[in-house]
Amino acid sequence: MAEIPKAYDPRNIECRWYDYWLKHRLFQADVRRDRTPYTIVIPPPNVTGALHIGHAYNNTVQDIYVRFKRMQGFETLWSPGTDHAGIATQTVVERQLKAEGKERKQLGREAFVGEVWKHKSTYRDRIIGQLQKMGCSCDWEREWFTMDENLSKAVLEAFVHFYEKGWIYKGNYIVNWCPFSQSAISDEEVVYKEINGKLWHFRYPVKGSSESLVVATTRPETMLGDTAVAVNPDDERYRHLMGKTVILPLVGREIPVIADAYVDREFGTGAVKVTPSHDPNDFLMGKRHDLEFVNIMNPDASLNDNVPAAFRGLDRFAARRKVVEEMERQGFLVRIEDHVNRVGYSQRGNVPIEPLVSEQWFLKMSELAKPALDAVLSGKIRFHPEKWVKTYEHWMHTIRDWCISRQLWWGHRIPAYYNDRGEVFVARSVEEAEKKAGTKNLRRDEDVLDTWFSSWLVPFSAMGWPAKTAELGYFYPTSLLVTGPDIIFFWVARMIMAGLEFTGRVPFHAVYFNGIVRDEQGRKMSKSLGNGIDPIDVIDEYSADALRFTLVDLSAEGQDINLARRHFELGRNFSNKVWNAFRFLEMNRDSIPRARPELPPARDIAELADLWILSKYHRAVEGITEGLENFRLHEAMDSVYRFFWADYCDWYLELIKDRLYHADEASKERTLSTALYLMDGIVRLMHPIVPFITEEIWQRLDARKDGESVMKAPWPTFDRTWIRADVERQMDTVQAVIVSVRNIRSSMNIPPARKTDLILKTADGMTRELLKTSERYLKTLARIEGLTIDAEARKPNGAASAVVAGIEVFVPLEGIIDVKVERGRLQKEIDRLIAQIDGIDRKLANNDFTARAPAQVIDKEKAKRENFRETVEKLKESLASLG
RNA sequence: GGGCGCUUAGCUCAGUUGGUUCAGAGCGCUGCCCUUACAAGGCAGAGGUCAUAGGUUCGAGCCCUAUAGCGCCCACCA
Repeated sequence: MAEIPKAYDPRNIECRWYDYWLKHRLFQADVRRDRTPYTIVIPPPNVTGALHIGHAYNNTVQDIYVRFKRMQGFETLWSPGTDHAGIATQTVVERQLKAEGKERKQLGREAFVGEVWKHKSTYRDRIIGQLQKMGCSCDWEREWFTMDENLSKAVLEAFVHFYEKGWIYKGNYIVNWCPFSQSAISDEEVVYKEINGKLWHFRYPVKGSSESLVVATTRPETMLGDTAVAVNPDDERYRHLMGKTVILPLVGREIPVIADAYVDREFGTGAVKVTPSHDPNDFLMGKRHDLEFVNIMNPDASLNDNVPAAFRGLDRFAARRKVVEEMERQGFLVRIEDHVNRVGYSQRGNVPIEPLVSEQWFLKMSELAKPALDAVLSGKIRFHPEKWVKTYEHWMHTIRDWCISRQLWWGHRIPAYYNDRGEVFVARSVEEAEKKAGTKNLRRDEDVLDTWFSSWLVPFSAMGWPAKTAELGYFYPTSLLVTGPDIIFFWVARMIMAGLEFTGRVPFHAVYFNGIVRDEQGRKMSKSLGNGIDPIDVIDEYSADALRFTLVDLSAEGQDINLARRHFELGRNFSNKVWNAFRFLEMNRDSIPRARPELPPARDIAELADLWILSKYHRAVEGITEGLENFRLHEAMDSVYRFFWADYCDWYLELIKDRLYHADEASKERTLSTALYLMDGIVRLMHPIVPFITEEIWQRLDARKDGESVMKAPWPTFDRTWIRADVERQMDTVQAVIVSVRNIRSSMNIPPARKTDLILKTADGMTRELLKTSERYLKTLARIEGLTIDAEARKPNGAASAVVAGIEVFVPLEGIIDVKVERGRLQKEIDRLIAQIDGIDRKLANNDFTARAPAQVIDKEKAKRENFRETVEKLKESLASLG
């Protein structure tokens, strides 16, 4: 067996099996009416950049489910794809070009988009390569991209559909403007940061009076666009000024003092400057009071010609300084306070957004939200963990119309055409638009659609919609969506809306929200913090299996995971353990070549260890299966992990060694076959989590034909008839005896090579039988030479002792026993038991307890106390006999 | 201002129908061991009044209330 390396080396193994799976098209799903489909559509990674550890986690979870269901016999499709990620990708490419000294606008639209396609192609390859390295079993023959021809067709269809329904409209509204991208963005793309800023107090003189009105603002530069000052209608302090006019400093504009309930009397001075073109609330006030709208900004957030000459062309931050400076110089600055406020930043541009009024396309959401909310509340779609239902519900209730147009070049261009009178025609194609307009002289809208306007269609557009394909009929609705809770609004909610609107069905039956991967201090991983972990680095250092194992091990249902690099050692150690367990079997197969893993074992086996391990095995089968079905990945893994390591390796393999080495040929063969059978089951149970090592071992366990794979091996089925509580109890007893002897040996410093005798005393005949049949186990695992089992045994002089499960354990150690240590051991155990007995005494003395607790519970307590008392008596005798 | 989550061994965290050692795992730590699968390992240990204060209950890590600390999400407070 020299050719099987002692330490598991995953390097060549992982690539080799992935190629094998690809070669034999094992990830491929087909429309097969004789099977039940199981479908997952990937949350398409952005072609912005490479995948990070969060993606690794998300995709590991998906792969686990896909592999699990495939083994259960479902026709399983994992549909992979990538997202063009409009603003994000455009921003990245634009930054790159800038670094090369090139400007987007110089290049022009066509050339720039060409650059983005190149970038897309590079990162698509990289992303797919990463997914493959992680072992993802996606059906690559069905890979899609959100700007593919068909997915674009779907976008067109959806847009036209809503337009014709009257739900898509165009209008001048205040939007979140990203000065970096120079585009509108949706509310969801704004991230708020707490900023330590200032609150400036400005004095606006009242016209025809010596009085002034003091307003407070966090954005002084916007005062150049003020067209009113507002106070609360019930505010007595300002009653006399309502309806009057103030003179806007620096500008000289005469603006009204209006009364509006929006104004909070308590905040600042209770008077608010109103800038309808540059603040969402002021915008609404402007509408209510029919105020003048003065836009003072260019698309890059510098000031335009609507401000006094001195400020024109200034960047907004320079303008802020200059306004404050001028106001102070002219005596209009009253005071400055420190103030913490929330500033909206553009998620992609990472600059403060500028609310401004512009003409944009919107989608009306209220009608879409209703059925989508209902689908989740009624349980047609189940969220795991369930807590996210509340978040979802809240958003759905407060939903606002969706600004879907973007002033970008990278994306699906809006299918709206204008004639020279400015009339708009929405159509699926230029030809259709020309027909509608009755002219060929049309100009297409320059804007593109929000990225999510394509991704929200993906569950069905990836399957051919709007065409009625066979795939769509078979694989849709999908079974499960695995995604992060951070995109519940961006994506999950919208997919539900689109699914119901366009297919009349929910897009998925269940959603598993995986937690977010954070660093050790619980911070989100990010480039700027430099705390990210590259999954490929982890794979190179530890293997893909180790990566996957560790991620799942750390993930309780939907909880965020705090990850440090060293945690991946866990996965590596695990692989090594699995490998060596397998190696052990292989080594024995050299001398027992006829042993085979095929079985299952005969029902009439009498060997305690075998009955016991089979019982434990079936518990593990149940545990992992239930865990996966209920989205409790950590529990699922824990049950198979513990079974494998603690039961199979630590006990079972040790228990059978004696048989493997010393029994007759038939027993040897039976024994090894059972061990191999279990290994085969273990490997199948673990396969969804650690696909590579399990394939390697499964292939070596038996002669396999080319094209066979553990991927398609049936998932072990839980069989309750193998569960034997009686056998488990018996084994518990045997183990307890062994542990107690080891404990004695350890505390007396007896080296492993030195064997001792063992005397076991118990009055219980059944137990004596059990111990007798377990003689070999005791001898091997407790390193025993001579074994005596007797109801009337006497403790020899100079023996160490213990009492477990009612059995008195004596280890004769005359001459080497350390009496002081032994006394300490016994006394400690006596103290522990007496404390327990005291606790039970108190309980039983409580009349409320004896009166109200179920008889069963009371009996148990009594039995426990009796047991403890007897044990204490025996221990005391032993203690006394030490002299 | 609302909503959600977290607080359990030195560290990272498990623990859903409240009652069998339920007080656990991994890492770290202590002692022994290269025992013919595995030192990336084995065996045996040490270590926690389950954040705090009340409450419900015969009985609470688990249910309820409040408090503190940490984190996240949402909201128009200039």
